[in-house]
Parts: sequence; structure tokens; C-alpha cells
Amino acid sequence: MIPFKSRDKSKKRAAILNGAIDVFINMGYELASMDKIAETAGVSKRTVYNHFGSKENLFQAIVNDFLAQRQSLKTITYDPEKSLEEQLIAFANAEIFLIDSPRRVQISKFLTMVFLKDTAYAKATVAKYPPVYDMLLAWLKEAEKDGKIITDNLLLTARVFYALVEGAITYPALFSGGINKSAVEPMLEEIIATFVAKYGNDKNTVEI
Amino acid sequence: MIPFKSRDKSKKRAAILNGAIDVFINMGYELASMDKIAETAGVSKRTVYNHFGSKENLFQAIVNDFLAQRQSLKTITYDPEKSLEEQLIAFANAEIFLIDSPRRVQISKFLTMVFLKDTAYAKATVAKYPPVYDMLLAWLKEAEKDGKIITDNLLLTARVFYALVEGAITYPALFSGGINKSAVEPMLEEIIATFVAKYGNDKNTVEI
DNA sequence: AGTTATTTATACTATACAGTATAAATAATA
DNA sequence: TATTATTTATACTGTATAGTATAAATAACT
Repeated sequence: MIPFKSRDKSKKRAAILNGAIDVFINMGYELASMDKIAETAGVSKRTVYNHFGSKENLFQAIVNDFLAQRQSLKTITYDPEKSLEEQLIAFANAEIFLIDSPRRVQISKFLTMVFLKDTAYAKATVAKYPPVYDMLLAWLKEAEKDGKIITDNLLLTARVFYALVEGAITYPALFSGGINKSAVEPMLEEIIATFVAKYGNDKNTVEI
Repeated sequence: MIPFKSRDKSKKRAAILNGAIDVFINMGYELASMDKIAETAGVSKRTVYNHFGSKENLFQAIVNDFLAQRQSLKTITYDPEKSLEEQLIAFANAEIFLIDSPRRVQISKFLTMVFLKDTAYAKATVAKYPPVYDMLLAWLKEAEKDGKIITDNLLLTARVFYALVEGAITYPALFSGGINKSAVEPMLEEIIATFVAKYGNDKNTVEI
């Protein structure tokens, strides 16, 4: 039977997703019971199943919603008029966005746990979204052509950049439960300066 | 009743720990059943309980055994005769040790998951062991005094170093399930070079 | 060989949870 | 107001698992 006319279910759907995120975060996937999720969402258990069918599906919906956000971040293209630092900070901020609100850092933490538990699933899931490295690689290529970046291995260089951002900011935020701007900003400057010290074409010094 | 004489239980204990690690790694803490652990260890379930009392205790024993290994790594002191690179690689290798065998990378991965799930527990547990940063901080202080390192913030500098090592090597190893020397070595050189480019006192260049 | 610490096999208890069933209640639309 | 898509409350099924009980078996030490 095709419903005569379907009504707006988005409110309940959002409430369920929100409650589920809370419970997943606080209990972990295994210990998050569908009863608890329904209660937290202020919804009957049957409604949860009507919307998502299974715990697994509910989880997938959360993951997809979250990763879709990342996808929608605007692209960054090389601009010879702007300083390297300014442009690199834009790349870093695209990562920092993922841990930039209490909610997002919770979800990132949960996702990291799940991805660590099943790295094959992690790989398959992340593969559905545009690779983060590619945008930086394209940027680096342009910057190198413009003589502002010096490297003999673009991929290694990109990996060093993300190592700095993730190692200094993202992962610490997951463990500390969040970031505070006043602590992140000096660190962000420091890692950008570190990157530029290695790969920037500093025309103001010369070998003696 | 005090036992007349206790016998050597270390063999069974080791078998249980080993089996438990296998099961924890493959199923995660929650889904690792004590029946499965006993079976994997080749031991009766009652013996598991005789040795460890509870699943929680068994888990704690694994964590403590693993972290105790790290503690036993030898200290690294500043040596003015050696190059910065050579000495920094020793620091990096102390980290790489933790992901340097298939077994250790599995345990590190599992521990990272558990620590992410309960960061308060993580903090308390890690606090029981010597802080990793302290040794590098002492080294940096000496290197700075010796004029080989230039920085106005030792702590930030240490954090950049570990960000590079963890972001470029440790975390990627957790997700990829291990490291292969031929891929790690170029990356290790690259991050050491990056660190030195920023903080090394390069007397061979001068501002013009 | 005899003592006894340790281990084993089997069965059991109590609890929790994913998912289903059913019938009644609610609320949006016509 | 009548229709019906959606939601709710309650109870249920089947399965899984942490931990315990008990008595028999094993093996290290004297």
C-alpha cells in the first residue's frame, strides 16, 4: 500500500538522531541500547525502528550526516596574492571545523573509536567522500609552480602538513574533549610556521 | 586458609592474557565474552576468574602490562657530540616502539579506543607512568643551552615534535594496522628535518 | 604414594538487549 | 468531521553474557 500522502517526519528523525548521538557518545555503540536511545530522544522505541530499521542503520545515518557536513566545506584554491600562512590556516581550519563545537568533537571522537575498531569499514566509508589530501596537493602544486613552496615530494609534504594539524590539534582535542581558542591559536601559528620553515621558499636567507 | 605452598601460575596467567588480548582486539571490550577468552586462551572459564576475578580486572592487567613496557624504555640524555637529527630519531623511536610489532600495534589500537571512550580513565592511567614529554623537555633545554636549538617556548616545541611523530607515524599505523620500515623511514627523516628546519640553529644560512 | 593447589567440565542464575506484535492513541489533511 | 499516516504503550521472544556452583580431574610437591 502506497501511502496516500506522506507527512513530515523530519522533526522526529532529527530528535532520534540527536538522542542517538548522545547515547552513542556516552555509552559507546555496544552499550547504547535502543530503549535508552528512544527514551533520550523522547520517542517510542517503535518509532526509532520505523525510522531507521535497526541500530546499525541508525548508526550509519549518523555517520553519513556527519561526513556530509565535511564534504560541504568550500574548496580552497591557490592565491598568489595571499601569504602562504594565511592560505595554510584555511586548510587547517577545515580540519579544525570537525572539532570546533562541543557536539562535533563528541561525534569526531565517537567516529574515531568506531573507525579504529573496524578500519576496513573506516576506509570504505571515508572513500565515499572527497579525499582531504587532494585539495592540499593541488594547492601545493600551484604554490610550487609559483616558487613559494620548495619540495621534491608533494605527497610527503602534504602528509607532514596534516600530521602537524592532526597531531597537534585534532587528536589532542579528542582526548581533552574540546578545544579552547586561546590555546589552539598559538599552536596553530606554531605548526604553520614549522611547515613554512621547512617548505617555504625563504628568499631572505642564503647559504654561506 | 593460607595455601601450604603456592605453585607457579605464571604460564596460565600468560596464556590468559594472550588470549584475552586476541579477543579484545578482534571483538572490542564489550563484545569480548569471557567464554570466548577462555576458549582462545585454551583454559577453562573458571581459571580465568580464578586468576583475574572479573573482566574488568583482566582488562586492567593487560593495560598495566603494556604500559609498564613503555616505562622501561631507556632514558635519552642530550649529547653535544651527536647531531640533533640522530638524537631526535631516538625520541621518535621510543614512540615508534609502541607500534613496531604487529602485536604492539594491535594493543596500541585497542588502548587508544578504550582511552577515547573514557578519557578520564585514560588520564588517570597514563598519569601512573612517567610523562613522555618530560624527557624531551629536558633534552631540549640542554640543546638550547648548547646553542643548537632556538625556541622561546620549550613546551610548544616539544608538542610540535610529538605532533609530528604521532600525526605522521603513530596514528596512521593504528589505522593501517602496522608500519613497514621502508615507508616509515622516509617519513621519519622528513619530520625530523621539518623539526630541525624550524628549531635548529642553522649557522650555515644568514639573513640578507 | 599421599597431600593439596590448581584446573576442568558442566550446568546454572540473573540480567540485558535487539527486534517484533498488537491495539490503541494522536494528529495532519481533505 | 472523516480519513489515515504516524506514533505510542505494553508486552513479548530469543539470544547473549558476566559471574557462580559443584564435584571431579590433574599435577606439583613432600
